[in-house]
Amino acid sequence: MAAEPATRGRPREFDPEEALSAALQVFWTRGYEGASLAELTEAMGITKPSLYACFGNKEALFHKALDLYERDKLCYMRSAMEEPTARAVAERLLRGTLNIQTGGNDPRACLGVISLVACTTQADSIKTDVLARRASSDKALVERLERAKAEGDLPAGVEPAALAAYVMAVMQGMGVQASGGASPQQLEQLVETTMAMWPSN
Amino acid sequence: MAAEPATRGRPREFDPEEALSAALQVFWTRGYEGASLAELTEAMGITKPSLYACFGNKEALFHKALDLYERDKLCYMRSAMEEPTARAVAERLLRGTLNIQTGGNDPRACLGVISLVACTTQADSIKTDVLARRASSDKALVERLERAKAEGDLPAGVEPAALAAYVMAVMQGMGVQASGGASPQQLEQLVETTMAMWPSN
DNA sequence: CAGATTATATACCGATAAGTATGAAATCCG
DNA sequence: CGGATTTCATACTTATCGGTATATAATCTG
Repeated sequence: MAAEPATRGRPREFDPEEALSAALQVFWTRGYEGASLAELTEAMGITKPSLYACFGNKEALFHKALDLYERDKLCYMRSAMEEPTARAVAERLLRGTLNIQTGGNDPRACLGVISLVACTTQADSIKTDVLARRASSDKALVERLERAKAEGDLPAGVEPAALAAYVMAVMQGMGVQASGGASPQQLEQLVETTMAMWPSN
Repeated sequence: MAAEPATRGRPREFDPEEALSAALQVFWTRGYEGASLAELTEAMGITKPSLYACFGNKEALFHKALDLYERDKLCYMRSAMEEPTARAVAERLLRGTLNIQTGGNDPRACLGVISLVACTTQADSIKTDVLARRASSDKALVERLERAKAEGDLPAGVEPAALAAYVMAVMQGMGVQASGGASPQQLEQLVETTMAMWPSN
């Protein structure tokens, strides 16, 4: 991960990538503040000093877990932009959200949503990081919808920025309902209802 | 609050209603687990023994704060059902959500959403309570939309339960975006976009 | 006023939080 | 083999968590 190959000294006995992946699972189910170091180290299979030596501290570990999350779970957001029509982009986004929320054991909201809503005490750096990443995907979607509008792919009255915020809101609402125990079928129905609402020209 | 007038003994020096209202504000900004007793007692202007004598414990205090929240902030949900058309019901719901989220100092999600997404560690009773209240409002909305459908107020292909989940999702998504620092104008735009999508027969 | 009763304030409890000091174990270079 | 270096395991520190014991102050009843 962040460390050099480290040719000298006692070799590390764990794989940082695997450990980070385990940490991500914990953060995803517990949130940043809800995840204790005891739980993290237990899941990662390492001790606290190893965690601090390899990842810095809890906060740095979370940022690295966010990186991994974005890389592994949110890649569908980038690829969705390549769909030929705005409608197809929206559907890929919604179905991608559905997939990551129902993929694991129990449905849960996007890690970003959890972190944003749940982190209240301090954790200012967490919130800032999540917001910056969110702004980036939001920008990508707005630009994609602007292109769609230029291509005549959206009705005249529809504002790309507003439509982007709307699609994101439905995705976030899906996450909340997943957290509340909604079944995959219910979430699927939510996708279909949203697509049925999609503006047609 | 929960205690009788208590004609004997030293009189209470604070107003339980006011104290509960202050506690609600803390829970609403910090979430259940994020709100510490130190912060709660500070905001309520009472000491810990007074809190425990009057409200039971932190968990009982939260349930009472939820009662107050539902009574004071979520009353718009009940009254929205009385609107004459399904479209008007949805708009009242969305605008009611907008109001409570932009009413205070800084925008924030619904307390129920915060509690549901944020409470992870134990707090099983919290989650159960929130889910039960949510199921109740969901049921009311589904029934209202079923009535709308019977009255020919909804297009043929639209399922009341699915439409209800969809409206709730947008409301919840609004809360997430409010937590993320969205401006009242952006949230207003979200309401308008959603209404522009509303199915017309 | 005396006693019963209730609320107050202060100080405390065990548990757990994040983070670290310390010494032993495992590797590399010479 | 003998430092130098890095990781590991255990035990620790300080702070805060939710919750409470205790003693004092304020009221009502008699």
